[in-house]
Amino acid sequence: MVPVDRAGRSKRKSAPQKARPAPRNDRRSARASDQRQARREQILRAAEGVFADKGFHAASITDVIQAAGVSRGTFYLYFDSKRVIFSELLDSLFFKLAACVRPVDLEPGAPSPLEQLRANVTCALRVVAQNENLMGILFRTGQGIDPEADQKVQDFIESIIDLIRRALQRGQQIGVVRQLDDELVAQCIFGSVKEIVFHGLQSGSFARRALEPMVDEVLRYNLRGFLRI
Amino acid sequence: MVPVDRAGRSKRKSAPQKARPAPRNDRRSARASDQRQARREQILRAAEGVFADKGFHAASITDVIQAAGVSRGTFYLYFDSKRVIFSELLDSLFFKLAACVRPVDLEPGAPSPLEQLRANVTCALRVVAQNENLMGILFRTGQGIDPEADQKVQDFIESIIDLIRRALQRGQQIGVVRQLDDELVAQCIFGSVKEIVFHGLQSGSFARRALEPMVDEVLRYNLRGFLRI
Amino acid sequence: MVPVDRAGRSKRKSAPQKARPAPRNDRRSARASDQRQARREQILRAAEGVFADKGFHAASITDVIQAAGVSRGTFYLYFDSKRVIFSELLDSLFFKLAACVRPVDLEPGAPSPLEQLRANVTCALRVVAQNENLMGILFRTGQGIDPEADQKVQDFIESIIDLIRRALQRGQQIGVVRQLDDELVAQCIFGSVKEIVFHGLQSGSFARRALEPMVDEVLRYNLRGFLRI
Amino acid sequence: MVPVDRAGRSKRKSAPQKARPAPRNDRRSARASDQRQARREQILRAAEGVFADKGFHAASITDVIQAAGVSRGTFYLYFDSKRVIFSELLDSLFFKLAACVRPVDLEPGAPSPLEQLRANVTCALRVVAQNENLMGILFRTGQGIDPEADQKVQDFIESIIDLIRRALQRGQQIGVVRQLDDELVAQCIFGSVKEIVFHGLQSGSFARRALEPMVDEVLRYNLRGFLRI
DNA sequence: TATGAATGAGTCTTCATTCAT
DNA sequence: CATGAATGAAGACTCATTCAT
Repeated sequence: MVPVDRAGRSKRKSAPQKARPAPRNDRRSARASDQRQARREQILRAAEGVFADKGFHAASITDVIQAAGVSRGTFYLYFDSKRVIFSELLDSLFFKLAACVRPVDLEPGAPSPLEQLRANVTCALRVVAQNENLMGILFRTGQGIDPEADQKVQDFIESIIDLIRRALQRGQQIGVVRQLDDELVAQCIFGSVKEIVFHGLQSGSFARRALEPMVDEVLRYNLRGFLRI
Repeated sequence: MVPVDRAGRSKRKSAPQKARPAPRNDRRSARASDQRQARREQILRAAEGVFADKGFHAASITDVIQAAGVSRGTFYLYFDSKRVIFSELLDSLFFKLAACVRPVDLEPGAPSPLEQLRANVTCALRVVAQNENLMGILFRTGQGIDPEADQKVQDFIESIIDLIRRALQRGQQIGVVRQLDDELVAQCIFGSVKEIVFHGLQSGSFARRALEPMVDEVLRYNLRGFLRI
Repeated sequence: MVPVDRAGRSKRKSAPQKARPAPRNDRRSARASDQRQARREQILRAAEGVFADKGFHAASITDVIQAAGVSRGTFYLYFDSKRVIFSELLDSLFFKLAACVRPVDLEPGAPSPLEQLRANVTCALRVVAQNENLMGILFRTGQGIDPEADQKVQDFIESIIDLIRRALQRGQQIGVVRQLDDELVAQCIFGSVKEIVFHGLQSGSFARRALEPMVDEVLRYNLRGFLRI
Repeated sequence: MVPVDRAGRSKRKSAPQKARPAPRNDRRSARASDQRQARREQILRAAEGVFADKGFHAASITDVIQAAGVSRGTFYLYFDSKRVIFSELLDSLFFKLAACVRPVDLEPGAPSPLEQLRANVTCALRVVAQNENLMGILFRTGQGIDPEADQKVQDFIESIIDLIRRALQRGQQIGVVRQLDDELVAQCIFGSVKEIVFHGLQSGSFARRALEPMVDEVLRYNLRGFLRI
């Protein structure tokens, strides 16, 4: 049965923005704000574990608050909803990953493009290794969370692929990249790295193996795929 | 008419072992069995659409039975649970895909390995294109459904990757594949194809574009990645 | 704290209209429809009592289903929400009351206007007496239920007052009603009857006393108030 | 910092008997008591607005303390519960209204009974006009708050009606009031005035229109209803 | 005295599954 | 075999009240 969307649930609330009082600037409130951050973090970390363990849907608020050791009410004191905290987790992951990727600098003094690529990938894998839970969320949850979160994941992937695509194009312009369908190949590259990451997490390789050889292998594979020779 | 007042039905049993009587072997039951299969198929097809549309969690049994035009009870006459029908759908998808992939035949008279590879990939993409719904299930739903289904997806991926890995090894043995970490590279290959498929479904390319050029591009990319030269 | 309206709760549902299958016209579904009506009625009656007892806010769905002897799920099978069933109760009350009030017929053959007035009021009080619970809902719950219901009550009251006002105007036109502020006096008349009803319910007079004398007293009072002499 | 893990606080006690120390009688405590009163007043005024705006149930303590600019804890320092502060507001309203109504003085030198009646009603309407918030509480909230408050409203209404009833009786004794059912007519009178007030508040007439004509119209209506001629 | 973070019982609602007919 | 009414465990979220600081 297609559930009716609780039509007409009249909102009695006049001011929908949850008014969290702006922290005052004296020492007392500074401490309070610190505590607030700490508590948020505590819940965030717990949620991270729970979501990574069970995926978005199977994880219940009850799971989260039990893991965090806080009460139901406290949870909602810090996060507006299950989806909001999930979204925040997603954001933080994407932020960390995006921070790794920086466009290859072709200026004379810069390190070799290969070095730069390697640095990018190594950084990303390191972030992955250090945030297994968060990555787990990504892989365990997949699509189908809710439109907003789905879109967020989608957008992030798209942005990364676009980055790769543009890099390929520049590579073609300066003659180091062969003739190819940049869109398709960008997807190939992204997909191959993603799969590596996925299996690395699954098998725990990231904890056991040195990252360098893996990075090198993946780079070698992909470089051969798109370099001119 | 008066509702049963708290029928002390307690917990969901985990393994009900519903004893479905084995179909008898006379003509009558043969026909009955045919009908039974038809009904199953009808529900299966409806579920396929619904799951593809909404993903596993958002799809309700109600959605499925409405799409199938059968009653609630009938659904449970043919499938033990939501998870079971989903699982069956997954199975059929994997079966079709797996049917495409056949080990490269190196016998003298066989087509060139490249041809065989191309045939494999083309077949797979064709299956994908012809089963967008089912593929949609896979991508829309991601992991985190329930342990059993998750495992099933996992296992299928693993089996494909393993196939690729063994192919790489054989390629190395006969000297056409370069020195490489076969596990890692197998993952790269699988990941690149998977991503292509994912984006193809998303953008509807499979419906619009000819498959051949896509296959060629992906093959070229990957072959360069692992061939000796 | 001003509660945030669960912003962005994404609706996964594509068809918000709860599709209750139109009952088919054979004997079987006719019976089914009868049962459905009976069950609705059963819940409605229980809800009536509960709401009358506790008022809208204090009454919980749990109260209602316990009173009705049905399960939680069953309740939602018949009513979309607490507010919807309440609204339905309100509607039925207003319908019954409105059915009593018919404009005074001044045609030659008609009963005397006084008779007609008396009939109207008597009918209304009879409805009141026969629907103590429903009336209780009205008086116990007052305003502040939710915007929709509040409006419904408001509208009903307004419509009755308007009826009275127009009757007064017609009375003035034919010269039986004195010069007066028809709006204000209409409110007076309504208010006086309403208060009578309220106290009648409170004290149980409607059950004990004959309605006629009460009606006569109220009519006498009000007629003196607005008749020309 | 670490949250207290399930402080075994069980049920809401029904009568906590919070022992507020009686204020001591030295100057220091006098000042303190002044401050205390001021604070109370501050919160009371804020609550008045909030309750009038939203009604009892929709108004949250959070609304009140935000409007009052005090902290949560402070609120509970001055009022034992949401119901208690509401009750206090109700009391103050009833007190003001009751202060208006004074029995008609039939002594030789007194103003005419009509004048006195008019004075009573005018005063009441003035109180209403000057306390729209408080009245709003009454009408927006209706009954069904909680037993105590419900009873309080009930009792007030009863007391007013009783006052009217006794006035009617005295009127009968001195021969100015016709033969009538004093209980019923008292209810009529009260109801008519109440309805006028209700609509006056709704439409904002009390702010716009002069009170005098309204009072006169209502008095005229009611006087005709119960005076001997 | 003032604060506001924390609490958790309680609310409405959903939906996979069962079973009498 | 088919039906669909009934079930109730479980979920997300609220908010009056408490209490350590």
